[in-house]
Amino acid sequence: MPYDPSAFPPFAVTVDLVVLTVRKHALCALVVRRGEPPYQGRWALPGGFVRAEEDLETAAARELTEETGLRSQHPEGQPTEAHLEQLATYGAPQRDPRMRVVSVAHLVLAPDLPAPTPGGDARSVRWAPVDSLFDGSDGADGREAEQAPLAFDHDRILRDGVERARSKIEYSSLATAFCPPEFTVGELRRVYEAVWGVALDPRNFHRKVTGTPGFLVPTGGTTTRQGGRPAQLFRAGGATLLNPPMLRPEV
Amino acid sequence: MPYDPSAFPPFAVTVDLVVLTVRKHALCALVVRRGEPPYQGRWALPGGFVRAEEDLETAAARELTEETGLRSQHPEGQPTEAHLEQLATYGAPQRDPRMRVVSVAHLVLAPDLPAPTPGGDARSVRWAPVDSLFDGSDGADGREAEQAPLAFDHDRILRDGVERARSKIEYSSLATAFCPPEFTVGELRRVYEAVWGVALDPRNFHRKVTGTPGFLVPTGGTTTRQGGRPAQLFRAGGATLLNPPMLRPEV
DNA sequence: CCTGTTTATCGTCAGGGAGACGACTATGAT
DNA sequence: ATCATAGTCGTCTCCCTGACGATAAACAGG
Repeated sequence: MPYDPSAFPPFAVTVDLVVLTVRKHALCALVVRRGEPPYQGRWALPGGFVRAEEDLETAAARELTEETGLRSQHPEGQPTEAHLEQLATYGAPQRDPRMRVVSVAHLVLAPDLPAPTPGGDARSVRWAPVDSLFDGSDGADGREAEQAPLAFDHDRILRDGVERARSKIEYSSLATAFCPPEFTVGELRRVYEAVWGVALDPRNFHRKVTGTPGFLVPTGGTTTRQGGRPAQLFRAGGATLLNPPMLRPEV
Repeated sequence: MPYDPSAFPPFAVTVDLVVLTVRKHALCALVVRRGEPPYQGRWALPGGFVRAEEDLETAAARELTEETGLRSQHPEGQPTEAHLEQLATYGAPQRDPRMRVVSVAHLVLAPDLPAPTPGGDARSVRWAPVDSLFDGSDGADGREAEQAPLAFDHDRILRDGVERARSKIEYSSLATAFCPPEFTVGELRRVYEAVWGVALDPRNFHRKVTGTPGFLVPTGGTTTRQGGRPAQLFRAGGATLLNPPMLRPEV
Protein backbone atom coordinates (compact mmCIF):
# COMPACT_ATOMS: atom_id res chain seq x y z
CA MET A 1 0.00 0.00 0.00
CA PRO A 2 1.25 3.48 -0.71
CA TYR A 3 2.21 5.85 2.03
CA ASP A 4 -0.24 6.76 4.69
CA PRO A 5 1.78 9.38 6.50
CA SER A 6 -0.66 9.68 9.36
CA ALA A 7 -0.47 6.02 10.36
CA PHE A 8 3.11 4.90 10.85
CA PRO A 9 4.87 3.13 13.67
CA PRO A 10 6.99 5.60 15.65
CA PHE A 11 10.71 5.02 15.79
CA ALA A 12 13.56 6.65 17.62
CA VAL A 13 16.54 7.33 15.40
CA THR A 14 20.03 7.53 16.80
CA VAL A 15 23.54 7.76 15.45
CA ASP A 16 26.29 5.51 16.80
CA LEU A 17 29.93 6.18 16.10
CA VAL A 18 32.75 3.79 15.38
CA VAL A 19 35.68 6.13 15.98
CA LEU A 20 38.95 4.49 15.05
CA THR A 21 42.51 5.63 15.49
CA VAL A 22 45.96 4.08 15.56
CA ARG A 23 47.79 4.29 18.88
CA LYS A 24 50.93 2.45 19.82
CA HIS A 25 50.82 0.39 16.67
CA ALA A 26 47.32 -0.89 17.47
CA LEU A 27 43.94 -0.10 15.97
CA CYS A 28 41.82 1.42 18.73
CA ALA A 29 38.18 2.39 19.04
CA LEU A 30 36.55 5.01 21.22
CA VAL A 31 34.19 3.54 23.82
CA VAL A 32 32.18 5.08 26.61
CA ARG A 33 30.99 3.47 29.82
CA ARG A 34 27.25 3.40 30.25
CA GLY A 35 26.03 5.06 33.42
CA GLU A 36 22.51 3.69 33.39
CA PRO A 37 20.52 0.64 32.45
CA PRO A 38 20.28 -1.22 30.27
CA TYR A 39 23.82 -2.53 30.09
CA GLN A 40 24.80 -0.26 32.97
CA GLY A 41 28.53 -0.22 33.54
CA ARG A 42 29.25 -1.84 30.17
CA TRP A 43 31.27 -0.21 27.44
CA ALA A 44 29.42 1.05 24.40
CA LEU A 45 30.00 3.03 21.26
CA PRO A 46 29.34 6.75 21.60
CA GLY A 47 26.08 7.96 20.11
CA GLY A 48 22.85 9.74 20.70
CA PHE A 49 19.51 10.78 19.33
CA VAL A 50 19.13 12.57 16.05
CA ARG A 51 17.41 15.87 16.66
CA ALA A 52 14.15 16.82 15.04
CA GLU A 53 15.62 19.13 12.39
CA GLU A 54 19.03 17.61 12.04
CA ASP A 55 20.59 15.74 9.17
CA LEU A 56 22.05 12.32 9.93
CA GLU A 57 25.59 13.32 9.08
CA THR A 58 25.22 16.51 11.09
CA ALA A 59 24.11 14.51 14.09
CA ALA A 60 27.11 12.23 13.74
CA ALA A 61 29.47 15.18 13.46
CA ARG A 62 27.89 16.79 16.50
CA GLU A 63 28.27 13.64 18.60
CA LEU A 64 31.86 13.32 17.44
CA THR A 65 32.69 16.83 18.52
CA GLU A 66 30.93 16.35 21.83
CA GLU A 67 32.89 13.21 22.58
CA THR A 68 36.32 14.02 21.23
CA GLY A 69 36.51 17.66 20.22
CA LEU A 70 37.31 16.53 16.69
CA ARG A 71 35.65 18.26 13.78
CA SER A 72 34.83 16.36 10.67
CA GLN A 73 33.66 19.47 8.89
CA HIS A 74 35.77 22.44 7.94
CA PRO A 75 34.34 25.30 10.00
CA GLU A 76 36.08 28.14 8.16
CA GLY A 77 38.10 26.56 5.46
CA GLN A 78 39.99 24.68 8.15
CA PRO A 79 41.24 21.32 7.02
CA THR A 80 39.10 18.41 8.05
CA GLU A 81 40.39 16.86 11.24
CA ALA A 82 38.79 13.48 10.79
CA HIS A 83 37.08 11.45 8.11
CA LEU A 84 33.42 10.69 8.68
CA GLU A 85 31.20 8.47 6.58
CA GLN A 86 28.00 6.56 7.03
CA LEU A 87 28.57 2.92 7.87
CA ALA A 88 25.27 1.05 8.06
CA THR A 89 21.94 1.09 9.83
CA TYR A 90 20.88 -1.31 12.53
CA GLY A 91 17.24 -1.73 13.37
CA ALA A 92 16.44 -5.16 14.74
CA PRO A 93 13.18 -4.88 16.68
CA GLN A 94 14.65 -5.84 20.06
CA ARG A 95 18.09 -4.34 19.80
CA ASP A 96 17.17 -1.85 22.51
CA PRO A 97 14.93 -3.37 25.17
CA ARG A 98 13.24 -0.08 25.96
CA MET A 99 11.83 0.87 22.60
CA ARG A 100 12.15 0.60 18.87
CA VAL A 101 15.41 2.29 17.99
CA VAL A 102 16.99 2.47 14.58
CA SER A 103 20.62 3.44 14.73
CA VAL A 104 22.51 4.88 11.80
CA ALA A 105 26.10 3.96 12.50
CA HIS A 106 28.91 6.15 11.21
CA LEU A 107 32.58 5.46 10.83
CA VAL A 108 35.18 7.99 11.87
CA LEU A 109 38.88 7.72 11.13
CA ALA A 110 40.91 10.07 13.26
CA PRO A 111 44.60 10.75 13.80
CA ASP A 112 46.09 9.81 17.14
CA LEU A 113 44.99 12.54 19.51
CA PRO A 114 47.56 14.15 21.77
CA ALA A 115 44.96 14.58 24.50
CA PRO A 116 43.25 11.24 25.06
CA THR A 117 39.68 12.49 25.45
CA PRO A 118 39.24 16.22 25.65
CA GLY A 119 35.86 17.79 26.26
CA GLY A 120 32.67 15.85 26.32
CA ASP A 121 30.11 15.01 28.91
CA ALA A 122 30.67 11.28 29.21
CA ARG A 123 32.27 10.34 32.49
CA SER A 124 34.26 7.42 31.21
CA VAL A 125 35.69 7.52 27.76
CA ARG A 126 38.69 5.57 26.55
CA TRP A 127 40.51 4.28 23.55
CA ALA A 128 40.54 0.50 23.54
CA PRO A 129 42.37 -1.79 21.14
CA VAL A 130 39.65 -3.24 18.96
CA ASP A 131 40.90 -6.80 19.50
CA SER A 132 40.22 -6.45 23.22
CA LEU A 133 36.66 -5.33 22.55
CA PHE A 134 35.49 -8.12 20.33
CA ASP A 135 33.24 -10.69 21.86
CA GLY A 136 35.08 -13.96 22.20
CA SER A 137 38.20 -11.81 22.44
CA ASP A 138 40.20 -13.01 19.47
CA GLY A 139 42.92 -10.86 20.95
CA ALA A 140 46.35 -11.57 19.63
CA ASP A 141 47.91 -13.51 22.48
CA GLY A 142 44.81 -14.78 24.21
CA ARG A 143 45.98 -12.94 27.31
CA GLU A 144 43.24 -10.36 26.86
CA ALA A 145 41.90 -8.94 30.07
CA GLU A 146 38.53 -10.63 30.38
CA GLN A 147 36.18 -7.91 29.28
CA ALA A 148 32.41 -7.76 29.21
CA PRO A 149 31.09 -7.59 25.66
CA LEU A 150 29.94 -4.25 24.33
CA ALA A 151 26.40 -3.10 25.03
CA PHE A 152 23.51 -3.63 22.62
CA ASP A 153 24.61 -4.87 19.20
CA HIS A 154 27.69 -2.70 19.30
CA ASP A 155 29.98 -5.68 18.88
CA ARG A 156 28.55 -6.21 15.42
CA ILE A 157 28.65 -2.51 14.57
CA LEU A 158 32.27 -2.31 15.63
CA ARG A 159 33.15 -5.38 13.58
CA ASP A 160 31.45 -3.91 10.55
CA GLY A 161 33.25 -0.61 11.05
CA VAL A 162 36.64 -2.24 11.43
CA GLU A 163 36.08 -4.36 8.36
CA ARG A 164 35.03 -1.28 6.39
CA ALA A 165 38.20 0.52 7.43
CA ARG A 166 40.37 -2.48 6.63
CA SER A 167 38.97 -2.87 3.16
CA LYS A 168 38.67 0.80 2.36
CA ILE A 169 42.33 1.63 2.83
CA GLU A 170 43.06 -0.96 0.17
CA TYR A 171 41.66 1.09 -2.66
CA SER A 172 41.53 4.62 -1.28
CA SER A 173 43.89 7.08 0.32
CA LEU A 174 41.85 7.02 3.52
CA ALA A 175 44.72 5.70 5.62
CA THR A 176 46.03 9.25 5.64
CA ALA A 177 43.05 10.16 7.83
CA PHE A 178 44.83 8.27 10.63
CA CYS A 179 47.92 10.45 10.21
CA PRO A 180 48.69 13.99 11.30
CA PRO A 181 48.67 16.64 8.55
CA GLU A 182 52.31 15.93 7.75
CA PHE A 183 53.66 12.41 8.00
CA THR A 184 56.34 10.13 6.68
CA VAL A 185 56.06 7.06 4.51
CA GLY A 186 57.05 4.96 7.49
CA GLU A 187 54.31 6.41 9.64
CA LEU A 188 51.79 5.69 6.93
CA ARG A 189 53.10 2.15 6.65
CA ARG A 190 52.70 1.60 10.38
CA VAL A 191 49.08 2.70 10.00
CA TYR A 192 48.49 0.02 7.41
CA GLU A 193 50.27 -2.52 9.56
CA ALA A 194 48.19 -1.66 12.60
CA VAL A 195 44.87 -1.65 10.76
CA TRP A 196 45.54 -4.87 8.91
CA GLY A 197 47.54 -6.52 11.66
CA VAL A 198 50.31 -7.59 9.31
CA ALA A 199 53.90 -6.61 8.57
CA LEU A 200 54.59 -4.94 5.25
CA ASP A 201 57.87 -4.72 3.41
CA PRO A 202 59.10 -1.13 3.88
CA ARG A 203 60.78 -1.02 0.49
CA ASN A 204 57.83 -2.25 -1.54
CA PHE A 205 55.47 -0.07 0.45
CA HIS A 206 57.62 2.96 -0.18
CA ARG A 207 57.71 2.24 -3.89
CA LYS A 208 53.96 1.77 -4.06
CA VAL A 209 52.83 4.89 -2.22
CA THR A 210 55.38 7.24 -3.69
CA GLY A 211 54.77 5.84 -7.15
CA THR A 212 51.02 6.38 -7.12
CA PRO A 213 50.34 9.79 -8.65
CA GLY A 214 48.38 12.14 -6.43
CA PHE A 215 48.57 10.01 -3.32
CA LEU A 216 51.39 11.82 -1.51
CA VAL A 217 52.75 15.31 -1.95
CA PRO A 218 56.19 16.04 -0.50
CA THR A 219 56.26 19.10 1.71
CA GLY A 220 60.01 19.50 1.43
CA GLY A 221 60.61 19.04 5.13
CA THR A 222 62.09 16.06 6.90
CA THR A 223 61.82 14.63 10.37
CA THR A 224 63.67 12.22 12.60
CA ARG A 225 60.88 11.79 15.11
CA GLN A 226 60.86 8.07 14.41
CA GLY A 227 64.62 7.76 14.90
CA GLY A 228 67.03 6.59 12.26
CA ARG A 229 67.71 8.38 9.06
CA PRO A 230 65.65 11.53 8.46
CA ALA A 231 62.51 10.84 6.48
CA GLN A 232 60.71 13.05 3.99
CA LEU A 233 57.48 14.61 5.13
CA PHE A 234 54.38 14.31 2.99
CA ARG A 235 50.88 15.64 2.89
CA ALA A 236 47.91 13.72 1.55
CA GLY A 237 47.48 14.41 -2.17
CA GLY A 238 44.22 15.04 -3.88
CA ALA A 239 43.75 11.49 -5.13
CA THR A 240 41.11 9.60 -3.20
CA LEU A 241 41.12 6.38 -5.20
CA LEU A 242 44.12 4.10 -5.36
CA ASN A 243 44.41 2.48 -8.72
CA PRO A 244 45.56 -0.21 -8.78
CA PRO A 245 44.67 -0.92 -5.16
CA MET A 246 47.08 -2.06 -2.48
CA LEU A 247 45.69 -5.43 -1.50
CA ARG A 248 46.15 -6.97 1.92
CA PRO A 249 48.54 -9.89 1.95
CA GLU A 250 46.73 -13.21 1.94
CA VAL A 251 46.31 -15.32 5.03
CA MET B 1 23.48 13.57 27.21
CA PRO B 2 22.76 9.93 27.72
CA TYR B 3 19.57 8.40 26.45
CA ASP B 4 16.28 9.68 27.60
CA PRO B 5 14.04 7.16 25.92
CA SER B 6 10.86 8.99 26.80
CA ALA B 7 11.82 12.24 25.09
CA PHE B 8 12.86 11.63 21.52
CA PRO B 9 11.77 13.18 18.26
CA PRO B 10 9.46 10.81 16.40
CA PHE B 11 10.56 9.53 13.01
CA ALA B 12 8.95 7.44 10.35
CA VAL B 13 11.25 4.74 9.01
CA THR B 14 10.86 3.37 5.52
CA VAL B 15 12.74 1.08 3.21
CA ASP B 16 13.35 2.05 -0.39
CA LEU B 17 14.55 -0.44 -2.96
CA VAL B 18 16.98 -0.07 -5.80
CA VAL B 19 16.11 -3.19 -7.78
CA LEU B 20 18.49 -3.71 -10.68
CA THR B 21 18.46 -6.20 -13.49
CA VAL B 22 19.99 -6.54 -16.93
CA ARG B 23 17.54 -6.53 -19.83
CA LYS B 24 18.41 -6.23 -23.48
CA HIS B 25 22.01 -5.46 -22.72
CA ALA B 26 21.03 -2.51 -20.50
CA LEU B 27 21.09 -2.01 -16.76
CA CYS B 28 17.52 -1.39 -15.65
CA ALA B 29 15.90 -0.35 -12.40
CA LEU B 30 12.42 -1.02 -11.12
CA VAL B 31 10.33 2.12 -10.72
CA VAL B 32 6.71 2.70 -9.72
CA ARG B 33 4.47 5.59 -10.61
CA ARG B 34 3.21 7.57 -7.64
CA GLY B 35 -0.55 7.79 -7.43
CA GLU B 36 -0.76 10.57 -4.90
CA PRO B 37 1.00 13.74 -3.81
CA PRO B 38 3.64 14.69 -3.27
CA TYR B 39 5.27 14.03 -6.61
CA GLN B 40 2.01 12.59 -7.94
CA GLY B 41 2.47 10.98 -11.32
CA ARG B 42 6.23 10.91 -11.01
CA TRP B 43 8.30 7.74 -11.00
CA ALA B 44 9.82 6.63 -7.73
CA LEU B 45 11.68 3.72 -6.24
CA PRO B 46 9.47 1.09 -4.63
CA GLY B 47 9.36 1.16 -0.87
CA GLY B 48 7.21 1.46 2.19
CA PHE B 49 7.03 1.74 5.93
CA VAL B 50 8.86 -0.59 8.22
CA ARG B 51 6.35 -2.29 10.45
CA ALA B 52 6.44 -2.04 14.21
CA GLU B 53 7.95 -5.48 14.84
CA GLU B 54 9.85 -5.96 11.64
CA ASP B 55 13.54 -6.06 10.97
CA LEU B 56 14.88 -3.70 8.32
CA GLU B 57 16.01 -6.48 6.01
CA THR B 58 12.73 -8.29 6.50
CA ALA B 59 10.86 -5.16 5.50
CA ALA B 60 13.00 -4.83 2.39
CA ALA B 61 12.41 -8.46 1.46
CA ARG B 62 8.69 -8.07 1.99
CA GLU B 63 8.51 -5.01 -0.23
CA LEU B 64 10.53 -6.82 -2.85
CA THR B 65 8.16 -9.75 -2.89
CA GLU B 66 5.14 -7.48 -2.99
CA GLU B 67 6.49 -5.59 -5.98
CA THR B 68 8.11 -8.32 -8.03
CA GLY B 69 7.31 -11.70 -6.59
CA LEU B 70 11.02 -12.27 -6.11
CA ARG B 71 12.25 -13.82 -2.92
CA SER B 72 15.57 -12.86 -1.48
CA GLN B 73 15.28 -15.44 1.26
CA HIS B 74 15.23 -19.19 0.83
CA PRO B 75 11.76 -20.18 2.02
CA GLU B 76 12.37 -23.93 2.23
CA GLY B 77 15.93 -24.45 1.22
CA GLN B 78 15.04 -22.95 -2.13
CA PRO B 79 17.90 -21.14 -3.76
CA THR B 80 17.86 -17.41 -3.30
CA GLU B 81 16.24 -15.72 -6.26
CA ALA B 82 17.83 -12.34 -5.79
CA HIS B 83 20.63 -10.71 -3.87
CA LEU B 84 19.58 -8.16 -1.26
CA GLU B 85 21.85 -5.95 0.80
CA GLN B 86 21.55 -2.72 2.68
CA LEU B 87 22.69 0.25 0.66
CA ALA B 88 22.61 3.42 2.76
CA THR B 89 20.26 5.53 4.84
CA TYR B 90 18.84 8.87 3.80
CA GLY B 91 17.42 11.19 6.38
CA ALA B 92 17.69 14.83 5.37
CA PRO B 93 15.10 16.77 7.38
CA GLN B 94 13.07 17.94 4.39
CA ARG B 95 13.44 14.99 2.07
CA ASP B 96 9.74 14.24 2.49
CA PRO B 97 7.65 17.42 2.73
CA ARG B 98 5.00 15.77 4.89
CA MET B 99 7.04 14.60 7.82
CA ARG B 100 10.40 13.47 9.08
CA VAL B 101 11.17 10.24 7.24
CA VAL B 102 14.36 8.25 7.44
CA SER B 103 14.68 5.79 4.61
CA VAL B 104 16.95 2.77 4.74
CA ALA B 105 17.69 2.05 1.09
CA HIS B 106 18.44 -1.49 -0.01
CA LEU B 107 20.02 -2.79 -3.17
CA VAL B 108 18.59 -5.79 -5.00
CA LEU B 109 20.28 -7.54 -7.89
CA ALA B 110 17.87 -9.79 -9.76
CA PRO B 111 18.02 -11.94 -12.87
CA ASP B 112 16.00 -10.82 -15.86
CA LEU B 113 12.44 -11.78 -15.08
CA PRO B 114 10.44 -13.65 -17.71
CA ALA B 115 7.24 -11.91 -16.60
CA PRO B 116 7.88 -8.16 -16.50
CA THR B 117 6.06 -7.35 -13.27
CA PRO B 118 4.06 -10.15 -11.78
CA GLY B 119 1.95 -9.66 -8.67
CA GLY B 120 2.00 -6.55 -6.60
CA ASP B 121 -0.46 -3.85 -5.83
CA ALA B 122 1.20 -0.95 -7.61
CA ARG B 123 -0.75 0.17 -10.65
CA SER B 124 2.24 1.23 -12.69
CA VAL B 125 5.48 -0.61 -12.39
CA ARG B 126 8.16 -0.84 -15.02
CA TRP B 127 11.77 -1.59 -15.70
CA ALA B 128 13.55 1.50 -16.94
CA PRO B 129 17.13 1.76 -18.20
CA VAL B 130 18.97 3.56 -15.45
CA ASP B 131 20.49 6.05 -17.87
CA SER B 132 17.03 7.26 -18.79
CA LEU B 133 16.17 7.82 -15.13
CA PHE B 134 19.06 9.98 -14.09
CA ASP B 135 18.43 13.62 -13.67
CA GLY B 136 20.14 15.57 -16.43
CA SER B 137 19.73 12.39 -18.48
CA ASP B 138 23.30 11.50 -19.24
CA GLY B 139 21.74 8.91 -21.49
CA ALA B 140 24.03 7.47 -24.08
CA ASP B 141 22.93 9.27 -27.20
CA GLY B 142 21.27 12.30 -25.65
CA ARG B 143 18.11 11.28 -27.45
CA GLU B 144 16.56 10.22 -24.15
CA ALA B 145 12.84 10.72 -23.95
CA GLU B 146 12.52 13.81 -21.77
CA GLN B 147 11.60 12.33 -18.44
CA ALA B 148 10.63 13.97 -15.18
CA PRO B 149 13.23 13.31 -12.49
CA LEU B 150 12.50 10.69 -9.87
CA ALA B 151 10.49 11.66 -6.80
CA PHE B 152 12.06 12.71 -3.50
CA ASP B 153 15.81 12.14 -3.37
CA HIS B 154 15.46 8.92 -5.31
CA ASP B 155 17.79 10.13 -8.02
CA ARG B 156 20.62 10.16 -5.51
CA ILE B 157 19.61 6.82 -4.04
CA LEU B 158 19.51 5.26 -7.48
CA ARG B 159 22.91 6.71 -8.34
CA ASP B 160 24.37 5.36 -5.13
CA GLY B 161 22.85 1.94 -5.80
CA VAL B 162 24.13 1.79 -9.35
CA GLU B 163 27.59 2.84 -8.25
CA ARG B 164 27.55 0.20 -5.54
CA ALA B 165 26.61 -2.47 -8.06
CA ARG B 166 29.24 -1.28 -10.53
CA SER B 167 32.01 -1.38 -8.00
CA LYS B 168 30.91 -4.51 -6.21
CA ILE B 169 31.02 -6.78 -9.23
CA GLU B 170 34.68 -5.83 -9.54
CA TYR B 171 35.76 -7.74 -6.50
CA SER B 172 32.92 -10.15 -5.83
CA SER B 173 31.00 -12.79 -7.69
CA LEU B 174 27.81 -10.77 -7.36
CA ALA B 175 27.36 -10.38 -11.10
CA THR B 176 26.01 -13.93 -11.07
CA ALA B 177 22.98 -12.58 -9.20
CA PHE B 178 21.94 -10.99 -12.51
CA CYS B 179 22.06 -14.38 -14.23
CA PRO B 180 19.68 -17.34 -14.19
CA PRO B 181 20.77 -20.35 -12.14
CA GLU B 182 22.70 -21.74 -15.09
CA PHE B 183 24.45 -19.41 -17.48
CA THR B 184 27.30 -19.21 -19.94
CA VAL B 185 30.50 -17.23 -19.76
CA GLY B 186 29.20 -15.05 -22.56
CA GLU B 187 26.01 -14.28 -20.69
CA LEU B 188 28.02 -13.32 -17.63
CA ARG B 189 30.24 -11.12 -19.77
CA ARG B 190 27.23 -9.33 -21.21
CA VAL B 191 26.13 -8.62 -17.64
CA TYR B 192 29.43 -6.94 -16.90
CA GLU B 193 29.25 -5.03 -20.15
CA ALA B 194 25.74 -3.79 -19.41
CA VAL B 195 26.47 -2.81 -15.82
CA TRP B 196 29.71 -1.05 -16.64
CA GLY B 197 28.64 0.22 -20.03
CA VAL B 198 31.82 -0.93 -21.72
CA ALA B 199 32.87 -3.66 -24.14
CA LEU B 200 35.09 -6.40 -22.75
CA ASP B 201 37.37 -8.73 -24.65
CA PRO B 202 35.61 -12.10 -24.74
CA ARG B 203 38.86 -14.06 -24.65
CA ASN B 204 40.41 -12.28 -21.71
CA PHE B 205 37.12 -12.32 -19.84
CA HIS B 206 36.77 -16.05 -20.40
CA ARG B 207 40.29 -16.65 -19.15
CA LYS B 208 39.71 -14.53 -16.06
CA VAL B 209 36.43 -16.00 -14.87
CA THR B 210 37.22 -19.62 -15.65
CA GLY B 211 40.65 -19.25 -14.10
CA THR B 212 39.42 -17.91 -10.77
CA PRO B 213 38.97 -20.88 -8.43
CA GLY B 214 35.50 -21.19 -6.96
CA PHE B 215 33.90 -18.55 -9.14
CA LEU B 216 32.24 -20.79 -11.71
CA VAL B 217 31.32 -24.45 -11.51
CA PRO B 218 30.61 -26.24 -14.81
CA THR B 219 27.33 -28.11 -14.82
CA GLY B 220 28.32 -30.31 -17.72
CA GLY B 221 25.53 -29.05 -19.97
CA THR B 222 25.80 -26.77 -22.93
CA THR B 223 23.45 -24.38 -24.64
CA THR B 224 23.14 -22.57 -27.93
CA ARG B 225 20.50 -20.09 -26.77
CA GLN B 226 22.82 -17.25 -27.68
CA GLY B 227 23.47 -18.61 -31.17
CA GLY B 228 26.85 -19.63 -32.44
CA ARG B 229 28.94 -22.41 -31.08
CA PRO B 230 27.48 -24.23 -28.05
CA ALA B 231 28.68 -22.79 -24.79
CA GLN B 232 29.33 -24.53 -21.51
CA LEU B 233 26.82 -23.92 -18.75
CA PHE B 234 28.02 -22.87 -15.32
CA ARG B 235 26.58 -22.33 -11.90
CA ALA B 236 27.88 -19.76 -9.43
CA GLY B 237 30.60 -21.29 -7.28
CA GLY B 238 30.93 -20.81 -3.58
CA ALA B 239 33.54 -18.06 -3.82
CA THR B 240 32.12 -14.64 -3.03
CA LEU B 241 35.32 -12.62 -3.24
CA LEU B 242 37.27 -12.23 -6.44
CA ASN B 243 40.97 -12.08 -5.80
CA PRO B 244 42.56 -10.41 -7.61
CA PRO B 245 39.59 -8.28 -8.62
CA MET B 246 38.44 -7.64 -12.15
CA LEU B 247 38.82 -3.91 -12.51
CA ARG B 248 36.75 -1.81 -14.85
CA PRO B 249 38.67 -0.54 -17.82
CA GLU B 250 39.83 3.04 -17.36
CA VAL B 251 38.11 5.99 -18.99
C1' DC C 1 26.74 -28.97 -49.68
C1' DC C 2 29.29 -24.79 -49.26
C1' DT C 3 29.94 -20.25 -47.38
C1' DG C 4 29.45 -16.56 -44.39
C1' DT C 5 28.12 -15.17 -39.69
C1' DT C 6 28.02 -15.69 -34.95
C1' DT C 7 29.65 -17.10 -30.60
C1' DA C 8 32.90 -19.85 -27.86
C1' DT C 9 37.43 -21.20 -26.58
C1' DC C 10 42.50 -21.80 -26.76
C1' DG C 11 47.17 -19.72 -27.41
C1' DT C 12 50.87 -16.38 -27.72
C1' DC C 13 53.34 -12.33 -26.57
C1' DA C 14 54.71 -7.99 -24.43
C1' DG C 15 54.34 -4.82 -20.48
C1' DG C 16 53.26 -3.52 -15.68
C1' DG C 17 52.97 -4.30 -10.97
C1' DA C 18 54.10 -6.84 -6.79
C1' DG C 19 56.80 -9.83 -3.70
C1' DA C 20 61.46 -11.02 -2.24
C1' DC C 21 65.49 -9.19 -1.03
C1' DG C 22 70.37 -6.82 -1.54
C1' DA C 23 72.67 -2.49 -0.85
C1' DC C 24 73.48 2.01 0.67
C1' DT C 25 72.42 6.32 3.53
C1' DA C 26 71.80 9.21 7.47
C1' DT C 27 70.60 9.81 12.02
C1' DG C 28 71.12 8.85 17.40
C1' DA C 29 72.90 5.81 21.16
C1' DT C 30 76.79 3.37 23.52
C1' DA D 1 84.23 4.30 16.28
C1' DT D 2 80.63 1.06 16.29
C1' DC D 3 76.01 -0.37 16.40
C1' DA D 4 71.16 -0.09 15.95
C1' DT D 5 67.43 2.04 13.61
C1' DA D 6 64.92 3.87 9.77
C1' DG D 7 64.68 5.38 5.19
C1' DT D 8 65.47 4.99 0.19
C1' DC D 9 67.02 3.09 -4.26
C1' DG D 10 67.66 -1.06 -7.24
C1' DT D 11 67.17 -5.65 -9.16
C1' DC D 12 65.02 -9.94 -10.37
C1' DT D 13 61.31 -12.91 -11.10
C1' DC D 14 56.59 -14.19 -11.42
C1' DC D 15 51.95 -13.40 -12.44
C1' DC D 16 48.32 -10.95 -14.32
C1' DT D 17 46.46 -8.32 -17.90
C1' DG D 18 45.55 -6.33 -22.38
C1' DA D 19 45.98 -6.97 -27.33
C1' DC D 20 45.10 -10.00 -30.68
C1' DG D 21 45.69 -14.39 -33.89
C1' DA D 22 43.57 -18.83 -34.63
C1' DT D 23 40.43 -22.61 -34.30
C1' DA D 24 35.80 -24.76 -33.25
C1' DA D 25 30.96 -25.52 -33.54
C1' DA D 26 26.59 -24.08 -34.29
C1' DC D 27 23.00 -21.69 -37.82
C1' DA D 28 21.22 -19.19 -42.11
C1' DG D 29 20.92 -18.84 -46.83
C1' DG D 30 22.08 -19.81 -51.46
